[in-house]
Amino acid sequence: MNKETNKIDDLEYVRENMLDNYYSSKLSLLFSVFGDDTRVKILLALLNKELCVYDISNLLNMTHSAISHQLKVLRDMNLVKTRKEGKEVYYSLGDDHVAIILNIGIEHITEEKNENENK
Amino acid sequence: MNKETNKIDDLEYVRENMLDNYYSSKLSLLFSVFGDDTRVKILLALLNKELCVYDISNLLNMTHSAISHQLKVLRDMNLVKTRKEGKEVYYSLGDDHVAIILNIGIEHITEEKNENENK
DNA sequence: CCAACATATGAGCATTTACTCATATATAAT
DNA sequence: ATTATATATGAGTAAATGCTCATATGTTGG
Repeated sequence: MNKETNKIDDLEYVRENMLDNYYSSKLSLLFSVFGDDTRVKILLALLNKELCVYDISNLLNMTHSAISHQLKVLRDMNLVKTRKEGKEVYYSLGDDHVAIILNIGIEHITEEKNENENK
Repeated sequence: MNKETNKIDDLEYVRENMLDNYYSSKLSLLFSVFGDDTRVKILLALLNKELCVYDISNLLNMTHSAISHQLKVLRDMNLVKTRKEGKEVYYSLGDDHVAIILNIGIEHITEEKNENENK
């Protein structure tokens, strides 16, 4: 109501938000991994089926090294898992969340076409 | 079966993937906006209720300028919408997808605790 | 009209990052 | 063993990015 209670409310907000902040760095880190064109392409490819580094390199027309570096980032975040078969290492999506996040992202950008009135 | 058909299969993959590539740059751009600590904190704050720039600055303990810059990024991606009230500009989440994406991200990082065996 | 306040934005800078290149490791084939 | 193939990784570099600082725009109150 008065200025004092507003200040107290603000402090409560800060306190509530501290919980969110505990997640925020992990959250932003997670999304930043999705926030790269090469990595998204890799994940979209793995949405169809498991692939080895060689396949992915050919698919994206990029060097093995570049792909391998990005796969390491995806591995470190548990977004992909690996299966070794002879010389090859086959990659697949880590868990259901990955596909869900990708699909909701796709939903968002495809539905956004209608919302371009306000510019 | 033989080497020839494998090559053809590869080309089909590339072709299929071209569709995905149409989305991939938009997708990675979308996620890259979520992939910053400051912006995620702003979005998490807006998950609770609409806030003006002044509020957000206080909440995150950052300058108005820094917040305003990031709000522009969020606005440009239609992740937040604005409502002007006198001098203040109130920000709120753009659509349901934003909250959904945040929540699934939170789900992923909270469930991930159990998966830290393989390191 | 002018001062105070809220927000927006351009330029500059320091950090981060995604690639290339070189090299290392591991498995298979001869 | 040696060579070839598949993948992994460290160092270095060019580009992207998030902040600060200065300034501009817009709104309210005296």
